[in-house]
Amino acid sequence: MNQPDTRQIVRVAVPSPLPRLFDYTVAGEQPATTLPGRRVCVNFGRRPCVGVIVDVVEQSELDSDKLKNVEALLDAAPLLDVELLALLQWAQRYYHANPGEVLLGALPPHLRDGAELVDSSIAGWQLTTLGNGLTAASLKRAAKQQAAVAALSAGPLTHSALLELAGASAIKALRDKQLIGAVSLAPTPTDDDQPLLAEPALTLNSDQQRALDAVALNRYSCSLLHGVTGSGKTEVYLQLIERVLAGGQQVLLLIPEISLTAQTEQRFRSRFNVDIVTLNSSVAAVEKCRRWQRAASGAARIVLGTRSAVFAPLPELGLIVVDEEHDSSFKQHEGFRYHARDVAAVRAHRLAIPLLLGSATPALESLHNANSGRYRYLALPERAGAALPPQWQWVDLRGAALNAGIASDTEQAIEQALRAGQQVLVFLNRRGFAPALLCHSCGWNAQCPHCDSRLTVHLRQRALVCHHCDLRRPLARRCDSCGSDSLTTVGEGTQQTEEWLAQRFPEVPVMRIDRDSTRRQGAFEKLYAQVDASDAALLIGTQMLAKGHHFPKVTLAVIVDADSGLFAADFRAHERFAQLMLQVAGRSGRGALAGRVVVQSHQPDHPLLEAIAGGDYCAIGNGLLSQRQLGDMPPYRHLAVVRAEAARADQAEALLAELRRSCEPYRSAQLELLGPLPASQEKRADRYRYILQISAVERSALHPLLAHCAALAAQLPVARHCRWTIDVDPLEL
DNA sequence: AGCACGCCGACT
DNA sequence: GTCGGCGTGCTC
Repeated sequence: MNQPDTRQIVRVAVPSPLPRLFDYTVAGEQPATTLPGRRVCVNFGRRPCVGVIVDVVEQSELDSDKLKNVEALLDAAPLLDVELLALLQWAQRYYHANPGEVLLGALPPHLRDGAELVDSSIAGWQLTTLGNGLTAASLKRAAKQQAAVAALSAGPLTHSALLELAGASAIKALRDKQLIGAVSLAPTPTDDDQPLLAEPALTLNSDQQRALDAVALNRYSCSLLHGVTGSGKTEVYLQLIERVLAGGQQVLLLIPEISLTAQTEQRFRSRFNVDIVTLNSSVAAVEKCRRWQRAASGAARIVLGTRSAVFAPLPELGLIVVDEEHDSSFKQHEGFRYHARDVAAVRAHRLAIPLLLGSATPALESLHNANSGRYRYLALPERAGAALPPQWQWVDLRGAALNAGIASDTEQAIEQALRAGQQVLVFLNRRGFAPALLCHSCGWNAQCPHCDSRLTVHLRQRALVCHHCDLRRPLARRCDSCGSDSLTTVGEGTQQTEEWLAQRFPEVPVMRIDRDSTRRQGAFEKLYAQVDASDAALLIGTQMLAKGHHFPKVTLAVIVDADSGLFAADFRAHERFAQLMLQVAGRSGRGALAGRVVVQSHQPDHPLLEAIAGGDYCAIGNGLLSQRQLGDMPPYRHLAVVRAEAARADQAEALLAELRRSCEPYRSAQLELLGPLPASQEKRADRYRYILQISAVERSALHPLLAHCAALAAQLPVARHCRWTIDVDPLEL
């Protein structure tokens, strides 16, 4: 018992959904500071797995004879540095996620599976002693080989360089004669002599300059850069990044999950002579690993990525920029439900570096933080070049005759724009041909058997599709219920509007841009090129069309169905709608031509529409904020939701009811409980979903309660039949 | 989540 | 007689 134990105890995150770390011992004397962040092979239960050491402790809560030994230490040095480990642990606690999922999730899949680090060295060739001793007279009859030897006499070359110089057969011949030998070369170090800028920076206007100068380097600050589309936010990013790079630090740029990161990437690549790495999911495993390692080694100076890049290893990080900070794709919607913007704020704070949030339509949370002084508010009010605000036109749908959802006033506006050789965007947030199939005789409509939703008619594929699960079935010709053949579609989706517009305007190209038409890799790029090459054109699409890409020839945007945004039940619906509308408005207008936006609604005098037409996002945002305050909603109260789903509704509900019962003593005006309530779509993919909502005035009151819920749910017998998660700061209920 | 143990129903 | 269904319990 009292024998001195030279084995060290490490706390390891393992790939399991259990909400704790597991203690193992490490044989041999390892300097304690080199252990956290290294991967280990351990036997966990009855299976071997890869884990990450999080901590070294003196004493375990378990008896030391219960502890297993680590089977192998996988890395010579930590893969996750102290700063990143601390950030991940903070996030794991804040979002009440499991250590295994969070810590291992920070590694590229390849490394998570226990693979060796990818060798970043480059294959090359050098002269052997034999090759060095060659006289000039030799190899006379082999010009290629001679040239290769001459080049190599100055030093080793990469394989690709030598291949270009001498060709494959010469390399093979020289190797066979043992005149040259393979070496691995370190990656070419960034050329210090190269200027930082590959092209000159643009001249800033006074607002841009003021914004740029407001961000101090090497200390924490959070600035909200509020600039309308075309006001030159990106140029401010670029010049701020330039300052940070010049100071020898790395930069992290987070962008939403849009299919087109290429455009942004290109702009950065053509500006800077530095190694820029993009981290996105559509990259092969080994390449992902290589890029991650380049960020970690400091070779990459700029890292560009979607939300998961907020956990990229960056030893010399000096600035984080979050572009389109209001975008909901920064929040992960399953498993470890973090918000990358909020994590970025914590990371910047911990590192004492600046964070820059940019948007034309900031999130209400961010606007609130700017109002309260927590964030510095930086405005770029002017549109660079012509400063013409968009013109809004309301089309009253009450009693109007519609073709594929388009009223005749709207049709005229479209025709006018097309005649003038301009392009038109038509937004309709529903994919497919029609959102419902109805029997005219008996009233039956096609429902998804697995979800609480109607099946969408996809006419071209002759299919009924559920947009919530993967159900696809052939399009029925007869009613399931009465056998009548008088089936009719109700409402319209992008396919239908596209078809009608194509028929109505046969002389112009009509293109549909939604998840269905851009599913294939490269499809968006192809469509974009077609649009760019055309003059007059019609683009029909879902909100995909509003995000990411700019179509410079568009002068008119049409919102086919504003009502779905105005009447949605979600407490963020109006915020989202206003953001979408202003983004759309920003997409229309070109050069000196003012953009026009036609909005179809049954409530054309809705106060929100009026506010949007005013064009002052701050005014709209502050109006919506006061509604949030009245409704005791974020950011005035802090929300968390416990979600449960099960094969039987009563099981999911029972779990949440038990949790609520045990939370009841904590209830007060400061801390309210609501539920269990069925989730907004109760049944989805044959599972019944319920929520328990907890709201608190002080965020700090939320966390002990959530920890309590997690601990209790892990023990309750009903929970065995349920899948449950905690969602901190949920975006939707 | 995995994985094993364990205790009951239809098959060669 | 066994193969295998999934309920239950455990993972340092």
